[in-house]
Order: sequence, then structure tokens, then C-alpha cells
Amino acid sequence: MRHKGNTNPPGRIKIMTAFSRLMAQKDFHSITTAEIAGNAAVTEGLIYKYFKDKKDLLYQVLNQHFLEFQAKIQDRIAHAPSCIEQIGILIFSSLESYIENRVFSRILLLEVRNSLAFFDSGAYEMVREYSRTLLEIIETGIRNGELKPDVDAVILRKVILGAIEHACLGEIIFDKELDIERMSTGIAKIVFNGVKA
Amino acid sequence: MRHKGNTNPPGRIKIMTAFSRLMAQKDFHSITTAEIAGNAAVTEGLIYKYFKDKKDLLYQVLNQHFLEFQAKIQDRIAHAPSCIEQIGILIFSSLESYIENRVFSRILLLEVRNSLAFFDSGAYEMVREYSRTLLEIIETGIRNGELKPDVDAVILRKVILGAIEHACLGEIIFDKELDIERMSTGIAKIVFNGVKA
DNA sequence: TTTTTGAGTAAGTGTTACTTACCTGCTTGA
DNA sequence: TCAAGCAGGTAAGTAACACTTACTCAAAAA
Repeated sequence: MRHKGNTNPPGRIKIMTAFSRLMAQKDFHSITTAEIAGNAAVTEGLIYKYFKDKKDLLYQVLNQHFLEFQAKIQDRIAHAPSCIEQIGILIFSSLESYIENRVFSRILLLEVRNSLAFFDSGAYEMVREYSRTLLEIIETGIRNGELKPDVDAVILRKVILGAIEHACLGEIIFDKELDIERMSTGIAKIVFNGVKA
Repeated sequence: MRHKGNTNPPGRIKIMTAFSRLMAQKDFHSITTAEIAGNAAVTEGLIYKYFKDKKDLLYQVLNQHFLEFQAKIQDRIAHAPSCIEQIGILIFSSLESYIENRVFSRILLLEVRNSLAFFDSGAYEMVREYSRTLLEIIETGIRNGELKPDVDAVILRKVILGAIEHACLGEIIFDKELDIERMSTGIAKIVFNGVKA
């Protein structure tokens, strides 16, 4: 049966950290419950005391990482004066978080999306909040004249989020370095000024 | 053992079409080999005559879909006069293919990326070719003055590919409609002209 | 006529995610 | 004060799954 207690017992923490460690080395499907339990020095059964199933464990680890991501970005954006700068900061901070926290990125960009169960999870709600934040910035920018009045806010959001994700996807998959500063200013320049001569 | 013959026997075709049908209904991991065999009216063992494992079946189905995708895009681009138009066509045709061929999209955007084995597959080579095509168009555009001379071609490619993927991701996942014309011209407008007032 | 070979089958097998029943010590309230 | 309840954790399963092995059959080659 599922656990009811609302504390955070050592076994639960050990399972999550062991799983995070393993996610840094290999993909979700090739990590076995036996392996998780072994690394956490608990029995397999305990995993199912704290997590509904293996996927639920994945989502909760993602959730935990997401909290830091969210907090950092919201804080930085709050201190920026203009919408243009806020968008620049969001691009930079997102890339920075993706690159610095590769376990988080691997899970969010590569592992969870293939299962519909994710979209009912709390972690997905955080994705939506992040996405909503960007939309609000864009809409404010259009209203106060920083952005062109005929810009489609929803499409612009898709362009920005897509660019961010695609920018670090290869680097996450193949474990390469990324010049975050160069990439984020490059993306911002294209989106803000366009590329047509 | 793996099959050696180079024909395309009925069993093999039945397995691939049955699997494609199933992929339209549910995600890869929840499709069982028994289910595939049952739908194809063959025995489970035959799957492993023609495919190394379940993932290999996935990659080969993707490959097959990709051939049509590639052919359509290359053909359309060849008939466009300018780089600007070629990029517009690539955006439109990609979105169209993603939306019209959802099995292909689900596999490419959601299912294969989580396993490193994919990046050794023939299907991934086609992704690279598609990506290379876009880069060449951009570089030509910069050289002949259609695009700004200081544009970073690699970053621009990431913005465009990211925007395309993100534009139809939600629609693929949640099985929604998409106004392809509106979306592709919207993306092109932002990328070409920028959004800053 | 015999041999080879590709297409396909039947019956496994080891692993894996997940379950069930249990133990153990700590708190708590009657 | 002590039994009851409960949270943390364990041990030993089990069903289902991906994948394997050893086989049959038919038709073309030799």
C-alpha cells in the first residue's frame, strides 16, 4: 500500500539520491529497481512504499530539481527592468539550468514526455507555470510597446521555448560543453532583431 | 539469430504495419511483443527474425516514415528560388509532415531520443541530413546577402528547428489540430523580421 | 533425388516491475 | 503503564515481459 505519512524519511531520500546518481549515468529504462535499491542500500519493496511506481519516482525527482530551477529564474526575472531584458534572462537562465543540472534536463527533455501519465503529474504543472510566466512577459512587452504590436504571443513563446530546448539538446544527449553566454545572446539577437538583411 | 535475406517477406511487412497501427494508439513502452505479434497474426519469435529487438523495430518503422518526409521536403525546396523562401517551405513542410504523420512524429519527437542506441541508427543519419540541408540553405543565404552577414548559422538553425518541433509538440502529444499555414508563417515572420519594436 | 535456405512456429527462460505478508521499534492516550 | 496503532523497513514471492532456442515446412538449387 501507498504511504500516508508526510515526513521525509531517510529511506525515501536515499532512494531519490541513488536514482538521481544513476540517471546521470544511463537512461531511465535501463535502470532497474534492483539497481536503485542496491545503490540506496534499501530493499526493492521500500521503493513502492514511497512511490507509486518507477515512473512516479522519476516524476518526483524531476519535481525536486524543478523547484530550484523555478526559484532561480523567478528571482532573476523579478529584478529585470524591461521585458526585453526579462526574456534575455529567461533564455540565459534556462540554458544555464539545463546545462548545469543535466539529470534534470535528461528527465525533462528526454524521458518523461513519452508517457501520458507525466501530463497529470505535479512536475508538468511546473512546466506550465514556467511557460505561463514567459507568455505574460511577452504580452506585457506587446502592451507597453517594447515588442511589435502585431506579434503573436503564443507563437513567439513557442519559438523561444523551442530554441532554448533545441539549443542544449545535443549537448545534453552527447554530454558536451556549451557556451551559454554566446548561445543565449545569439538566440535573443535572432528573435529580437530578425535575420533578414 | 538475425535474418540475412534482403527481400521484404510478408511477415516482416505485417509486423511493421501492425506496430505502426499500435503506435497510433499508445506509447512504445506499453506495446508488448505479444500484442504486436497478435495484431500482425504472426508468432512473437518472428519479430526477432527481422528485428534485433523491440527498439530496432521502432527505428526501422521511423526510418520508413522518414523516407517520405525527406523526399517531399527535398523536392519542394528544390523548386524555390530564394533562401528566404526555401526556409519558409522547410518550416511549412516540416510542420505539415509532423501533423499529417503523427506516428512518425511521436516516434521522432517523443520516443527515440531517450536511448543512445538511436544515435547509431540509420534513422538518425536521416535527421542529420535534414539538419544539414537547413544549414546549407542558411549559409547560402548569408553569402548571397539575403540574410544579415553577422548571423550565426548554427544558432539560427537551432532556433528554426527548435521552433518547428515545439510548435507541434503539444498538438502531437494531446492529439489536437494545428493551423499549419498560420503557424509556419508566424514562425517565419518572427525569425526573419524579429519582434523588437 | 538430395541439399540448402528462407519463412515461420512452439515452447521455453531469465529478468523485471511490482505485491504481499510480515517484523520492529516508537509514540500516545486511556 | 501498557496496549494499540502506526511508520519505517524487510523478505520472499509472482505475473508478465522481452528475448532465445530448437524445431518444421516448402520450395528452389544442385
